[in-house]
Amino acid sequence: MAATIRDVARLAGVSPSTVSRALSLPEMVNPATRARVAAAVEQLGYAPNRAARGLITGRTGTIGLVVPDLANPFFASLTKGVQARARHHDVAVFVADTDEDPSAEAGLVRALAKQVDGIVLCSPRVDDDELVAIAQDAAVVLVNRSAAGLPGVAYDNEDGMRQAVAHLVALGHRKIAWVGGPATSWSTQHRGLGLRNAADSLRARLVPVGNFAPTYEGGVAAADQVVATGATAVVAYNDLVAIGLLARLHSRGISVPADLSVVGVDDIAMAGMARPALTTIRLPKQEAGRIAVELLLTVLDAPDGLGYTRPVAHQDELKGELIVRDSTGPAPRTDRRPSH
Amino acid sequence: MAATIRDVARLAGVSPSTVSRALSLPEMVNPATRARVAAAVEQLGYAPNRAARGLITGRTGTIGLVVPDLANPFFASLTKGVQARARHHDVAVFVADTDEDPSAEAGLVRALAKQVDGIVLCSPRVDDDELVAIAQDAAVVLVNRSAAGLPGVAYDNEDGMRQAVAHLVALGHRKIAWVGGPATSWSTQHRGLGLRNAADSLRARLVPVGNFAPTYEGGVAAADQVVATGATAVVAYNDLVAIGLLARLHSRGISVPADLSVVGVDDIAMAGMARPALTTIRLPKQEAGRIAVELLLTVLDAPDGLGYTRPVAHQDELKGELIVRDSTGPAPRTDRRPSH
DNA sequence: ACACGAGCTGCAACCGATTGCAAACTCGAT
DNA sequence: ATCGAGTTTGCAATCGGTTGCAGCTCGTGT
Repeated sequence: MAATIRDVARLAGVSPSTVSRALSLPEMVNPATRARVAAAVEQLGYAPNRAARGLITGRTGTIGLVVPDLANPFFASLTKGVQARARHHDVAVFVADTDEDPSAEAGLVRALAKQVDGIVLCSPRVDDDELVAIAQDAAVVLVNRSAAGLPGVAYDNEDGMRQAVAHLVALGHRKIAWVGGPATSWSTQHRGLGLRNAADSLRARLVPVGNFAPTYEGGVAAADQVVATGATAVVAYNDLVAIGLLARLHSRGISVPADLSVVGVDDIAMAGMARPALTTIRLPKQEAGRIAVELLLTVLDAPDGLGYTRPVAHQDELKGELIVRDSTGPAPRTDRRPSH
Repeated sequence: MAATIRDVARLAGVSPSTVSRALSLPEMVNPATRARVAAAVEQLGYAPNRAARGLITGRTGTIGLVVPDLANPFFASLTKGVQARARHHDVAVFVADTDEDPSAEAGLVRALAKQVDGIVLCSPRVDDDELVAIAQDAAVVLVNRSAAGLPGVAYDNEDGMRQAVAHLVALGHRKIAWVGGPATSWSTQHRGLGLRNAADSLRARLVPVGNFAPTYEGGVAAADQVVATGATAVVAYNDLVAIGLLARLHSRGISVPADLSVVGVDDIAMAGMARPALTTIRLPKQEAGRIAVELLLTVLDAPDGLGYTRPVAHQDELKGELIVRDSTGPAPRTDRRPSH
């Protein structure tokens, strides 16, 4: 059995209160005593029980992280970032994977909320009202979505899409297809919007081909429709979709980038390993995780403890970065024509 | 603030003890009372504070998971499996990523051990003595390594490697290169051993080309040495390494599988997306996570509470499955020669 | 010699649950 | 009416910490 504060106290010949103070308010206890306590702690390998502390202070030193799918490299990276930053602050992380099941999500988050100080919620499909309710039990920070005046960190999708379109237009592309992710996804909506704006201002034509699963299979499924549009370039919802496109295009004998340029989003590790290596918008994934944790801890340290009452929540925006690899190239000359 | 058991008791007009019993030992309380309590619980949205319960029962309902790198799809899948199974048992999971830093690992695990009932430890580089020490604070289940009589789940590497070699030999390969992972890794050792045995009994020649990082870059680095051996096939430590090999071979103009067959291990999602699609030994990753959790909970439920005193620990073995894709093919005829 | 304040330390209450034990109640039998 | 057995319920102790408050010990100034 692990040593308790009483064991340490006995060994050091002081009261438990003194041990507690020696550890959390060192300047309050006599250096000599402090040393004796430290020795006892060392000898017993004592570490305070966080749970017990949590009962008193109301802070468990634990946060929760909810992601749709850990097997998705994007969320794996994000988790890594959250986890690293949390450890840096000596905070433990509960990880929950909803398995892309929105119905499970609400219940899971509510259950989690009781056990942690705060929650980092990634691209939740829970609706805004539900979110606000949850925010009563625990502080919530949103990733990749902004809503309900809750604090969060999101990517500047508009800017990223503008970079992608600018790159393609510079290569001579005038007709660009867009393979969206799940229709309800915040990212799909904002990326679609960003593409629309960028295309309009850069005099390119945008052809949305619909909504697909944010997976390799989704990309495979979308490929033929992309080809049918006659576009010379395509922007995919994310890298997985883009890689799916690549695979199907290859098996149809359509050459990338000679016949069709492909751009992804995320820059997961796989993007650089694809053939051809994928041009993509790199999103700082671990960075987002780190920032989310900082944001959460800030909210927790705020005087009112939870911060959900405060309407002005901090909202961070992260910019993406265009990574040009081999999947984009000059538009084929045969398809070139005026944009109107 | 969240409702406590006292709030529920007050609302239901009973004592806290009764509420506690109504929730955990329902048959012990009068149905009418039970109903009143249930109503109060419902109305207040009450959920017991796990931490408080943990103080009394000594069981926190929490387990820890330690992995070297979450961004590695292999560990991401494993985490997913652990997480899903744990939730099924209403157990929460702390996830810690050591960032492939063995020195951080020991400390991290010890800290974690105080906060959880048990730990699932993946391919730890901590040494056996350290492990035993840790097992005093919390139950430990090892994944992908067996040691110190601790319970664990591992892959039958020997069998997997035998399948790989048999496949290659059947295709006419007689000289097979082996790109190992980190020398200290348990998997590297066992896979190397399995290959050696399989090669010996199937009359093929095994050429180890050394130890490399278990990453894409490791594969890229190993490729030229593989080529230099003159082998007609190569088995890589894992799929990431295999994909790295594929990339470098491609850029050197070496055709896979016409000139060289490549086999990976793991069957991560990326393996199917590689070009050519990778032949590999599929390891049941989520399954391993699930089994590890079951094992851990079994150990925890054992009469002596921790089980580390019991020398006979359960050890599960999972078999891999050969997945043949496009990266393996008949040995080139020009290189064929007797195996001695 | 005495008062006073500063610096430490310990007592005891408390956080939110669980649980052994005993009290209270119910009901049927004597 | 009394008793005993069985069922339900509450009291109070407990887990491992934290913290307000009071008390103790000194050193110093007068």
